[in-house]
Amino acid sequence: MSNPSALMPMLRKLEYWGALSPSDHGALLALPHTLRTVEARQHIVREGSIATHACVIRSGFAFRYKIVAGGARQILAIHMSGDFIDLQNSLLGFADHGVQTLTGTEVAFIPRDAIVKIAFDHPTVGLALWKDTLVDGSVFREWIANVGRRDARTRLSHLLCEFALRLEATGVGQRTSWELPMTQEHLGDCTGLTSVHINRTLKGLEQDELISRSSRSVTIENWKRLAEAGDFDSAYLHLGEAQLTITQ
Amino acid sequence: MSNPSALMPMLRKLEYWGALSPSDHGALLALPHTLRTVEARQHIVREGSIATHACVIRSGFAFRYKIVAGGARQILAIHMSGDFIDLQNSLLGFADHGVQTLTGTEVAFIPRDAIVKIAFDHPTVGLALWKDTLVDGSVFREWIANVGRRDARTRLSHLLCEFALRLEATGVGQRTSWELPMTQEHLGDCTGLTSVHINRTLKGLEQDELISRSSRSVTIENWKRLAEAGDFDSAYLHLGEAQLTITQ
DNA sequence: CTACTTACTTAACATAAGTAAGTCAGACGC
DNA sequence: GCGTCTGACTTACTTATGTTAAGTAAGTAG
Repeated sequence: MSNPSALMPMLRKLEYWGALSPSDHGALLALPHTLRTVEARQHIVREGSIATHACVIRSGFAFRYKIVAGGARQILAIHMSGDFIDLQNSLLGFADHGVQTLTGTEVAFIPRDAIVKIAFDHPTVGLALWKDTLVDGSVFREWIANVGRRDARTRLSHLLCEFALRLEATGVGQRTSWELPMTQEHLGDCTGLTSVHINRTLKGLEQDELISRSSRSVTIENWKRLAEAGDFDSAYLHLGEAQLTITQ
Repeated sequence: MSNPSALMPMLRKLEYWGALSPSDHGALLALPHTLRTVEARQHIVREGSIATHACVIRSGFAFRYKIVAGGARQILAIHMSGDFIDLQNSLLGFADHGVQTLTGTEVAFIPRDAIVKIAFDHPTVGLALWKDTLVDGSVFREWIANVGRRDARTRLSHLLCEFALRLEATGVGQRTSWELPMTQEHLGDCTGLTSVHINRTLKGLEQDELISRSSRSVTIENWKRLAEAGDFDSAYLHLGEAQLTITQ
């Protein structure tokens, strides 16, 4: 058990789906949980393991992934502060994919049963959690389309746009300039490309002055053109007016 | 309103997650719904539309898709009898993807509010619905990995294996021999390939005697080898023992 | 029976992205 | 101060898959 505010980022995110009553608030903050600080590049969940806890990210970055025959890795989603990860794994009983940190990350572990209980004792919270998992699905669908039917430049631009908007909505950074918490290999594993080709493609975006970079920091020089290049329409993120309400 | 048994396939599927009480049964079958018969190749839901109803497939086949810049289509999922589609679209308010039929299909439309109500009045049903959306997500994740990190032959074999197992679990067909309800172009749009390359790849699988075909009917000649070729592990489908209990 | 359409098939050719094999710079341990 | 490591970056070369184009077969409408 630890500082209850570890669940605040999650609470804010759920509140997007509708006002929560004081009782809902109380129940959410009273959720039993264990806060752990995990170093960069560590596993939070291993594929195939039995999951009894769900986790919420308090700070830092993590990703979900699968390994295919031959050993290649596909990254399925990037997660940041407030994200509820692993509800899938814990509710369905076993982990059909792994979760690993990118940076040092604070993770709150919540027992599965406590989540099911709050969902049905507090229907407003339950519905918000349900919608949260549906948005998760929406992002997965966009990624299928991204990887399946777009070329390298479009894929990468799309990924950068998604990352930028989510950073902003989470209140962790600005839309146009931030520190990339991942290597070019990670970017490749997100987009189904090799790190070599990511390098080429990043260089291309830079030459065309859509972005600029120095070491890991990325600046979007022209949001409109990058969004066009990435065939990016933020609707699938279901952020709504979240940028305004959450970032303050 | 129409024949209540239109919801039976859904009920069986939900029951997989745990016994439902007589009261749960009653409430499910009493869900208000409209049954419509939709011809092959028709839209059930258009991308961008406002969704107020969710739908359940009683018979036939449908698919979800997105169109990317340039007009290419990516199929996101194939659906069959008992599948709950469009919960995403209706709960989140608008359709971030379209749904179209492959064959003639009977679809039951259920008002969104009725679904939310039953989920919280009958927590067992609500939990089953929630898990159903989580399995949906699990399949999306596998598709991301399939399209992102596998070659054409592996992708296609994987898709055929998935289709076979789900047909069997749904009780609509056998695992080893069935009628493909889609064209090679559809197969391409599932896997992020062109129909030309699907044709080449199917031919390859046939030459290697993993499958055989005549017109649209597919026979899996060697399940084990096809599953190997497709890097296929059915765990992500979360069918459990469903093959046994549902197909009877 | 004929025209029309749609899906499947094959071939020749083009290219986006992968592979292999490096160099180089910065970070880290000792 | 010297190895070791990791990640960024290049280059030369290869290949899986896309593109274009044609031809065939089957189904349907008139």
